[in-house]
Amino acid sequence: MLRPKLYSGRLQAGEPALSNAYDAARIEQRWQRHWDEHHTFAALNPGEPGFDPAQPKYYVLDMFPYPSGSGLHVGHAVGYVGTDIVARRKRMEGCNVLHPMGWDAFGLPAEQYAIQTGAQPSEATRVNTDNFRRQLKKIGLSYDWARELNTSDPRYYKWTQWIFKRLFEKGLAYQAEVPVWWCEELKTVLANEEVINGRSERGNHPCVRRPLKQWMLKITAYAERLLEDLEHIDWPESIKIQQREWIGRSEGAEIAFEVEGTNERLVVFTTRPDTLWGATFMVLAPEHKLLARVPSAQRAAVESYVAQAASKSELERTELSKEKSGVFTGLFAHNPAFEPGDARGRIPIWVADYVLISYGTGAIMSVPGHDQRDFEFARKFGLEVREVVKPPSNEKGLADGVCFTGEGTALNSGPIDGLATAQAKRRAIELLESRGVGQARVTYKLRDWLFSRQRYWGEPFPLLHLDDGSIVAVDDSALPVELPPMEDFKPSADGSAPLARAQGWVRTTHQGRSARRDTDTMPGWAGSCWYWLRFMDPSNAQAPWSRAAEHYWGPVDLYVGGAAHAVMHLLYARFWHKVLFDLGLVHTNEPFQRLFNQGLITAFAYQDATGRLVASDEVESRGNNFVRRATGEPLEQIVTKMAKSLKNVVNPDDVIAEYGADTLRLYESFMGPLADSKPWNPRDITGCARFLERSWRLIVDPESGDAVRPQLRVDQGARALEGDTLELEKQLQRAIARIDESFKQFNFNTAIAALMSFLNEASKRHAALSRSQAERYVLVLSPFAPHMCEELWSRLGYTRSLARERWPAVEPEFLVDDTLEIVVQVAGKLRGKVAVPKDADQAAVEAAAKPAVASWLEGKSVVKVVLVPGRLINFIVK
RNA sequence: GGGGAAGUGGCGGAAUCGGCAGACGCAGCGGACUUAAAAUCCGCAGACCCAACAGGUCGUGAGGGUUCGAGUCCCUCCUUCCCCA
Repeated sequence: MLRPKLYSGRLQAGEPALSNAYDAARIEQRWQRHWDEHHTFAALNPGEPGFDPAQPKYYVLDMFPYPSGSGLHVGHAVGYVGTDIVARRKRMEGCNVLHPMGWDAFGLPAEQYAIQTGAQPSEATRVNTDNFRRQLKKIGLSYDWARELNTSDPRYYKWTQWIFKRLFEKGLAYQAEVPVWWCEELKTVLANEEVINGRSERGNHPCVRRPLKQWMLKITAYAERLLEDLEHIDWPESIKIQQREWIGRSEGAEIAFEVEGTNERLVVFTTRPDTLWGATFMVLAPEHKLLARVPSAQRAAVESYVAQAASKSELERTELSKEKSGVFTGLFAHNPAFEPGDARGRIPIWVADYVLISYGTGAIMSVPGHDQRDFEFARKFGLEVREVVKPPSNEKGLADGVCFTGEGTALNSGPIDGLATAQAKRRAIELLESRGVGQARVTYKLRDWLFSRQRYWGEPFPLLHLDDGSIVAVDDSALPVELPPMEDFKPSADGSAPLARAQGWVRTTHQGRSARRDTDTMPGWAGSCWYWLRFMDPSNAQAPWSRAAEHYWGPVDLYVGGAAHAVMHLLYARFWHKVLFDLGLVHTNEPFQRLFNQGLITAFAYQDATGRLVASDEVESRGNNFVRRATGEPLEQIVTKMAKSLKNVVNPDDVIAEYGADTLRLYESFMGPLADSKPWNPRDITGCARFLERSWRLIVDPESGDAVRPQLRVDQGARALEGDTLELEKQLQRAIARIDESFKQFNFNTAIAALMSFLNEASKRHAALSRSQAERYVLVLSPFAPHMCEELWSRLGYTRSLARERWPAVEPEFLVDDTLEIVVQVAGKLRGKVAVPKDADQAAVEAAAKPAVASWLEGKSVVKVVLVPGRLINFIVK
């Protein structure tokens, strides 16, 4: 440790000295500049000068933001403040901390923003990232800014393309005709999130799903591993459940039905092969290709039904409560449970939109006796219902007019009659396998990932189409395939990609042959599928990252972001990481060891009697009620998420301008546990501002010109631990213990409450505070309010940043008291309190407690005594 | 529709293992300082009964249960928020 010097009030020669009042703006500006100039938060990579391989690493990562045009609000910041507190403390625990930040800059919103403002997406992105960076820096976040990255930078997406090539080479990328949303009015392909209830989000025009050739990534090939490996990572159980649910593994059988009058076999998947004997009809999805074989008599009816279904979303189609619709196709199938020629096996084939082409095989065998939707469908269209599972005696079945979907005993099912459902399934599969008409199969709800967009602002595919129809990847040496500048980058009227119009860019050659570039671009998720790896080695021009850097930094130790990304981003990221693991490019098979979800910051919004929203600055509080300032009209206060449309967005810039960044950070942490959703209440911020002021005054006397209060000066000798100083020592140790505890679940509100309690005590016994205590107070407060603490640290005489000072250790002997206060209960009710020595035995506690509750014991006999050591004694009386 | 999270004073929230409910902060009230106000400092503060003290009763979304003892565990129900389709 450097020897403390007397504080001059200046950090650098020529800088004006600060006054003794707490001036957040000046202090914050000074220290942010200091951190920048001294690269205080730079993380060293293996091989760099000064790198110490013995130092433990800690990689703490935020979900990087999408730099929108509206800037950062305090809800984004809460997670960043949380990880920053962790990063700062880890540094003080001696870790080499990787804490980077970057921009997820490709994607639809940036493109739409650019279209609206008439700017180029690249330019809009530059402006927005500049604004985000400025905002983040003002909060005093300890990022290693030298590692900043931007997914729309060719130096970054070169490697996104490079990784895509590896997927392509492994056969994990393929093209397929899949239904995508098409809006006739807007003449464009829309993404799922742009379509609400079958209408375009903008303009509210009707949309239909129509098949288009798209790039797909075979994430289903990793379904089993994505499921299994959830066991080995430290993630919230709720997120794991959501991922498991999304992957949706189900065991069952695939069964082939002969289609009458054709050579076709209709293959279906079922989780209940034991109910095959109850299959009385079949249903095809409206997109099923067997519909081409519909006999002419039914063709018109089927085609009109299919057209109708195309305009519905999957939600509308599959909703259980909804009235079932469907049309008979005129085709019949043979149920393989029955001998050929057995009339019971001849079953009609229908088409209905509650069956989805994208799930299973796009066709089902319908067992109306034991499936709710099939049951409703059969009732509506008068189809046969056959009971093949006998419910357990306490459950209702078909005899009671109820469709029984649970497990029971097989009946009316020939060879499997009398078997319990589990065995019946197994036996049914054996029978099907032996006859070559079916087999056991596992399916997943997870579908392959639609990976292309007919949009401009994304990574171009590094692929070439040759004249013979074959597709080849461009050479690694030709990467990146840069996005060509385009004046007009709007989607084309025929649904083709905008890049198709960049003729000079599309036409190229491959080994002397003419070739066309692929004109689709990757979806918004692509760049975020590997960015944590690039942060490890962000300026490597030879490779996406070096082996040494990945070996040292991987995996991410703590990943923090909103639960909104529970499924999509986290599943895609895990998928890519596993592919990279299989290629030997990373050494762990999971990217994020610990995941933590921050809660949503909500805000108050105000509604008048008609439900109309009133901007917060037009609202006045009267006691516990709220009124419109201009009219006095009563308003209702509601809590919702922050949104422009609700007129309740809070910008951190404004909070910093009024109170300073340290107060913002403190309030964000003090509001409640990081995981909880909680409302922003501007009224509460003052408590945090006051706390900082009082902390400052604990150490600095604003009335004097001294750097610190005289008793805290360097030249003061150590103070004996006795009297009030000893009492403060216990309080401080206790506070530090509570702070340490708060880092387990990130409930920093309790850490700050502990600091406040200590401050209250220390203010009362001001003269007893020792220099050592003041130093430790500054150190443990510093992750929360780093600027002020740096300033105090330098006033205490240190010339170097406190960023890597040692975190104070808790000495357990200060945490225990010699006497304990014991609660005395009679019959479970609190009746008194008594102080006993900490090592008192039961008899001693009883003896001490009885007089305290004598009036409650009078005339009663004690039948039992319950003693909780150190806490409570309970007399049970009769 | 499916999935997830959560219900504690006027508000945000606290409370290892089941053991003093309401720490800490905001707002509120009272006092000190001040010509006055702001700021600051000190104090009070869940609801109810009681003139008041003393004292008591109720109280963690609702109802039941387990237990000497339940905010915490179990069952049933209600409400809110978030996500996906």
